[in-house]
Amino acid sequence: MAKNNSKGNTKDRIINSAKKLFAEQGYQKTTVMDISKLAGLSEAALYEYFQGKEDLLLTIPDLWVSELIEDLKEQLFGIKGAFNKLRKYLWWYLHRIEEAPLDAKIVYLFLKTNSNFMDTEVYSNVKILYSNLIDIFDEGKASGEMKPDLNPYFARTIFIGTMEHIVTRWLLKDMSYSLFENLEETFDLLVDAFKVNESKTVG
Amino acid sequence: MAKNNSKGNTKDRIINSAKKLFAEQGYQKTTVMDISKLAGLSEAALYEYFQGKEDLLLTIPDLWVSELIEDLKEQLFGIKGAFNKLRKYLWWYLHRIEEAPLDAKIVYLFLKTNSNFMDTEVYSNVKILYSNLIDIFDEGKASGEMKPDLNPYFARTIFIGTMEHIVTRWLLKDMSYSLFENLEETFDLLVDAFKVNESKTVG
DNA sequence: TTATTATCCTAATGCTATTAGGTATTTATT
DNA sequence: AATAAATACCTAATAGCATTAGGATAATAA
Repeated sequence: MAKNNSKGNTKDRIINSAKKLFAEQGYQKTTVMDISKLAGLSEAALYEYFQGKEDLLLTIPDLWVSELIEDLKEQLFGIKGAFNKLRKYLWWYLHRIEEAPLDAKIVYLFLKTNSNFMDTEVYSNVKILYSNLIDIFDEGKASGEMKPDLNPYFARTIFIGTMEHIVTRWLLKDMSYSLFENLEETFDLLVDAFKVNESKTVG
Repeated sequence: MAKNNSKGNTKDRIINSAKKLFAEQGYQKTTVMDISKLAGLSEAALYEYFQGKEDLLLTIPDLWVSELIEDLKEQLFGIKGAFNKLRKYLWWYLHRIEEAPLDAKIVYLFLKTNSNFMDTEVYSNVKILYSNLIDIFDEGKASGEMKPDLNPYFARTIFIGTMEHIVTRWLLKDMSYSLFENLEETFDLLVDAFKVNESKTVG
């Protein structure tokens, strides 16, 4: 009965409706009327909560990505060894994607295409999320697990590229299989790219 | 003065106008009027050549990707060794991207987002393009250059993921640097993921 | 009780993709 | 050369959609 409660619910209803429809039919094919109808209000009312359709697209995954940053720290806490951290990172990320496929679809398929993606809150948060990998590779070099001359930025390119490719393919194939299929083997290959090569001929 | 010539030119003019505007302003923000104005005709005339805006988006990169398939065979012809082929593949692909950044931008940023991308001619052609990598990895296993137990599909995931990540980042950063920056070092890392590990302890 | 604010509505407005219906000009047919 | 047919293009609808104007209702605060 409180005002806050009602307003909060309405905003959430709009977000969830938009999320569902964007993910199902795509951004372009979803109309503001679709969203407002599913949320149970008029089109005009929706504009009390969001500036418009594009604002909705940019706002939706905002919360999700912010949460990821918080969670990541906690997840890596206490794990010993760079490769163990790297593995945890991959498994954790794919698990979070699987948990929130609608958000993932919006970020991966609809947000990047938007011309001002680079000015987005989401983009800068993803950058933070990925910057943690640099620390992991640095740790790996320092501990002797990884190549002493490994460039962490190139390593990250390979790691993120592989990870995002796995996710994008999964999304395009309508999430019809498990993200963890063959993950073990693929990770093992990545390890070989980064790990110190014991048999290297010196000289 | 011939009809064919004139018609051919008009169609090309439309394609080039659309390509330019889509790449510059994005698909959504480009109007059919923008395109037809730049091509020098009325909106209605454009519909004599294309079914509509979306048809234009799907058709534009079609020709480009078809050409890629033809070219790839030729480029790999005569190259000895799986790693040499793999290297050529990467350098060749990025070179083609750099040559046709407008097509690349449309494929990478605007086409995938389209809900029926998977039914596209472009998609099936890209699949063909990428299937060549399987042959390369198989060759590498057979020749002893690569790990005998290498799964070519997992290897391809890593290779394409890395490649597409490099391209996507370049496009999002407005092609402001060379695609070949640091390519050598990144490729070397990939090689270590695939190549046979001489020092493997047996047993 | 009165002013204010929150929540929502119906009915414009204006932009944009697409179509209808036509004209002129080139090409083909007799 | 005269007529039919097709080509290439146009102006002027039409219809859909995002967004805004201008309230109405009801809860809250003064």
